[in-house]
Amino acid sequence: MHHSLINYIHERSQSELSNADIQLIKEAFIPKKLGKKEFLLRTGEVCKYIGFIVSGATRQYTVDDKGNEQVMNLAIEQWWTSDRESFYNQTPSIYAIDAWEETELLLLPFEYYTRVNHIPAFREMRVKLDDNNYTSNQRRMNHILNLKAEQRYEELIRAYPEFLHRFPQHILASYLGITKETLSRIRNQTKK
Amino acid sequence: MHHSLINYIHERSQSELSNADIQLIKEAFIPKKLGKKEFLLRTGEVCKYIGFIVSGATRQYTVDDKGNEQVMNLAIEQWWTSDRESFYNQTPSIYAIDAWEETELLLLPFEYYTRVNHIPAFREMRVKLDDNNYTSNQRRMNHILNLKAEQRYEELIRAYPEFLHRFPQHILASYLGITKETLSRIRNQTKK
DNA sequence: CGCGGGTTTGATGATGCTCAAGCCCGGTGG
DNA sequence: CCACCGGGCTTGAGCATCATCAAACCCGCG
Repeated sequence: MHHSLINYIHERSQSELSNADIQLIKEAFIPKKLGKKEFLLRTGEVCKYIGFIVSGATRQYTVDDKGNEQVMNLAIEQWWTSDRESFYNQTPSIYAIDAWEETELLLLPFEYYTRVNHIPAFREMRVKLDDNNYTSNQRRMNHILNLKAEQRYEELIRAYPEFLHRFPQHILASYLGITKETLSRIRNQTKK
Repeated sequence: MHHSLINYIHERSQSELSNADIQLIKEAFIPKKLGKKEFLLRTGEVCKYIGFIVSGATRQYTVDDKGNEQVMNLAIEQWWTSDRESFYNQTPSIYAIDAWEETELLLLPFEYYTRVNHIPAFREMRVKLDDNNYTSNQRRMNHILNLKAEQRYEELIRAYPEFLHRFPQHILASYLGITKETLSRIRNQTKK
């Protein structure tokens, strides 16, 4: 399993991973399997890990007073999942993260984070990742503010076509900030 | 003017600034004044600087086909302003940034970015900043997806009360993703 | 076969947008 | 000192978009 992560880092950085680096990675990242709907993080808990998804799919969401789930992020293999705010500050999270499919993860515990971050290749990779993350969040915000439901759905198809066969419609709808009914109508509209 | 920035860095990092660091900062950051409505960045241009606001206020926004301005970010003294995506990738920006008040800036050009980033105190400060930025963006997205116009306005008051006397209502409305009319009605509602 | 999760369809209603008009107020020039 | 102008704010009427609620449908699976 660690092989997948080592490859991932390799492809995304200039620096090489030394043998010691690889050893550290193997030691730091704990393999973990989650079944469908099993939690990586529950609302109110402190986020103890950054998770790298080897296979499977996860969702991060909030639950409001009426019990409605609002999806904030979706992730599939070769993505990372965690609540950054809760992890870095070690404060309780307002989000829950669970597995939507059977999922294999590599978990980096908080205690190891600093040490792993000293690996040059890892840090390079992280910086790039943060950057992409930032700009895609900015984009998403722009879309939520400016675009109508239908255009947002088109953007989703363009940006993350894989999601369409990985998540059911009501999850995608929530991610887009619309209801499942509205998404259903949009899809039948555009078909014609 | 550089003094303000040096102080700012000092307050937000463990590491001390050496004399050489301070020299580099003074060399790298170009002082610049903008009058009301003068541009720091125009849509379609490549973002050449990261700007630190010494005094004044700026806004970052897009303009849609109908000429409507959609405010993405607001910033006042002791904040940073730039289009991160455009800056790091040196690609054309979809945003414009202009001064809302008379504004004094310190501009860090792209060519200096790497060198300045080698200053430990500066990098520490940046990492923290990125973090805060990330989490506040996440929050904002959450609010846009989950809260009604009125609650979003209350959140704005809570999080950035200074904005209320620094920007006119129609700018704040746009930042919240609502129209000025709606914001006006909300304000008169809650008064009673 | 029947159950359960997911999707669709329809009717109704709330929220917030659009367009249009009027108001308020500080600043400028006669 | 007043008249006027312009930017910003308010108010109202009508409308678009999307949410809500309820019911039916679809289909894979035990």
